[in-house]
Amino acid sequence: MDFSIGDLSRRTGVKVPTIRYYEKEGLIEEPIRTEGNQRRYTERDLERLTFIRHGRDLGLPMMAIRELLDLSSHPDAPCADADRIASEQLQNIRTRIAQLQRLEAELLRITQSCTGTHAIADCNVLKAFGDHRLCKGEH
Amino acid sequence: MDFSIGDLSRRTGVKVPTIRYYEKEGLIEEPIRTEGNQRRYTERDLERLTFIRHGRDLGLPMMAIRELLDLSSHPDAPCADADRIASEQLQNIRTRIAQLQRLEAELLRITQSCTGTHAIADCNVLKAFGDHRLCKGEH
DNA sequence: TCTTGAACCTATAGTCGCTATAGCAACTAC
DNA sequence: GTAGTTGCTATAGCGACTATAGGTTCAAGA
Repeated sequence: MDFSIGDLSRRTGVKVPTIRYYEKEGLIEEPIRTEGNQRRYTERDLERLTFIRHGRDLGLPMMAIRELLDLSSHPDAPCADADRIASEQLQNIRTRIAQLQRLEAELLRITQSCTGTHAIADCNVLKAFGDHRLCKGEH
Repeated sequence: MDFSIGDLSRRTGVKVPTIRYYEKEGLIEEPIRTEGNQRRYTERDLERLTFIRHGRDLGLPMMAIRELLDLSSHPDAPCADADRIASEQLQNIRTRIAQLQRLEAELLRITQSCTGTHAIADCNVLKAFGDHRLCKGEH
């Protein structure tokens, strides 16, 4: 019926100390305890933690997850807010991808200018890191 | 000739407390001081900090930058090591991009399933976050 | 030369999202 | 019963900074 923190950890992929950390931060409820003071969780806790885990996997900041959790406890509210949060995060992720792609291009340029056979003193990799003017694009 | 920590900050784009932090961590040398105990930097310091800044912009972990700095102080060594570090980071960045693109696809799917007009209780965004089985791909 | 205000100094604590450690207690399987 | 795994709390540490407090020094204008 109910299960231990280790079971919850295995079933969600969230590490045990992280679960306790989430509890301390108020992201999940304090569960009931056994007579010996050990935590015992229910299916509801499992669902909530899965929700949190999934949001983290998606790269949502904790704050966004908190907002979504708050929303989901008001089932009559319109879902436009939830949509807004997801859309914002989509925009964030696209920005990050674009940024990384610029860096990729530059690192590629840097590595291609180096044969690996000459001495450090003439190494374009090091020169490229030391001198922004050698960059093709801004970053 | 030499310049203050504020000047160095403006010329490199590295914030003042961050410069002091780098000094404490041994990434840059302790500069000379005025009689009044204020730091005064030279062109050499500027170059080194620019190098560090550029590496950070490229997403290099501090450890990789330390290695590159060590390398550049041994000008007779072959540059294969520098090349290796840059190549490793290129690989890291490509992995991160691929990961983010998977997340982008899923967030897109999630937002598109939501019209914003219905109630939270029926919101696909929240359902999608709560249930991994609704995902198309693994992550 | 004096004054004012910006820039500088040190030291410490806080950020985020965990993760690790120490030193115990309880549960489970044999 | 006992051994071994799992659990408990509390605290410290991680990376890479950032913020704050409370004081000192510098540079430019009057």
